[in-house]
Amino acid sequence: MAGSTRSTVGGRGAEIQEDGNRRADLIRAAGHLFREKGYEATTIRDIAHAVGMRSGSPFYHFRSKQEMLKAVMLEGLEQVRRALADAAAHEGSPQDRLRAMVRAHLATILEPGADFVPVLLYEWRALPEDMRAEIIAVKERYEEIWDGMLRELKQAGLLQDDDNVTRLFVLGALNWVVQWYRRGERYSVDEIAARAVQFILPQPAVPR
Amino acid sequence: MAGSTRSTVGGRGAEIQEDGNRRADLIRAAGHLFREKGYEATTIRDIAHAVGMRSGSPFYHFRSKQEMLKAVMLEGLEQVRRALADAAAHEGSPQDRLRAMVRAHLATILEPGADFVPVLLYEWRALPEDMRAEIIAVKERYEEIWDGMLRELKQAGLLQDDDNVTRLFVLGALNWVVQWYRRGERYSVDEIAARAVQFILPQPAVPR
DNA sequence: CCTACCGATCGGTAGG
DNA sequence: CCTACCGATCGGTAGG
Repeated sequence: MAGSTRSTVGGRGAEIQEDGNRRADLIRAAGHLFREKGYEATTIRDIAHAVGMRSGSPFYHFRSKQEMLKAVMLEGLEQVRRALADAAAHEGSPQDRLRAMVRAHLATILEPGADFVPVLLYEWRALPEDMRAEIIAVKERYEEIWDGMLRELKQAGLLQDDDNVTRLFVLGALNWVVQWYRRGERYSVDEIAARAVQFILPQPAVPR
Repeated sequence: MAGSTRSTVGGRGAEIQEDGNRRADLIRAAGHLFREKGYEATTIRDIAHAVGMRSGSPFYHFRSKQEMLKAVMLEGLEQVRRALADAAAHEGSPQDRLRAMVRAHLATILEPGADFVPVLLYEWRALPEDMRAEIIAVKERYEEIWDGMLRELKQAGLLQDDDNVTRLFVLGALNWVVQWYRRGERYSVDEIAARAVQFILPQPAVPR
């Protein structure tokens, strides 16, 4: 039930509609503003204005402000999930693939324009109970990817535990980066990824 | 500049004012609501009502809603700082003292009624630029405690790095717990603290 | 600390 | 997708 049906607007004439982009435009603008100012502090008028619409028009594309939030979050979740799945499919040692996953995860919250995932992470409260279910369903597919990786690392003797708590510690350390990372300052995303892997894995190569 | 001067209200008569509690009451109620619903979604009326006041009355104690937020955050910061300093002053091995610090930190974000620190962590955006300076000053004194501990752990050969990035990873893992921990479910705060220490320190005791 | 109130803004809708 | 608009709410204030 993601994309609601789009009907011909005017009904008349042969105007080719470059439609569909408008909805995406709104999601992008909403994501950006939600991230910057927070959901509650962002106005429908802000969003409309950001894409050159008038205040009432976003409601042609979305039933409510909450639906816009849901769309932003689903977009973000789908984005990390895909990036993470790609990284997990890399070839190489478990460490290499962990590093690829960490880098992919960090990229989706730190790269310029990467607004969806941070919104997903920090605007839960604003989402009405019934909409959370849809998000949670997708979120589980995302967590499975991590769990697979952790299991592998443990089997390789590189990790002590591979349960939920471990995953939550790992994701906490990674998600928190969004709070302190400033682009162009000191560290690159790659450097932080490398450090994170080092932090997660006890002693990559101890002489024993 | 914390507690603004309290002047006699009526000016007349010998009414002994049990004042001062009211301000604290407001801070507590605001903290709770800010945590639960977020700063923007919380109304001055909500806060007033929570302590049995009418809508205009909180402004007798605070100049603005933002001042209330600042008060909540300062309260939270002072609270963790103190708890952490106490824990750091414990006696015992570095591991023991780390565990005490982790437990103290988690307690101030997870225990019932512990609303201030989560607000501090997640409502930054709502605080106007000029008020942040005051918070940051106190925050640095808090970070120093962690840095001292990390330095010690590194010297004891229990940690690979003791720089800012490491501290931020540690705090990220800990602060994220507030997102997933539900009281009375599966793990106790102490258990999570123990697991966190295990996660932070690579192999507490490997036979080598 | 209450009463009464204001100006501004906000999400959303009707009707085209 | 625009115009015009509504009801509700919100932070804050005056005046006691």
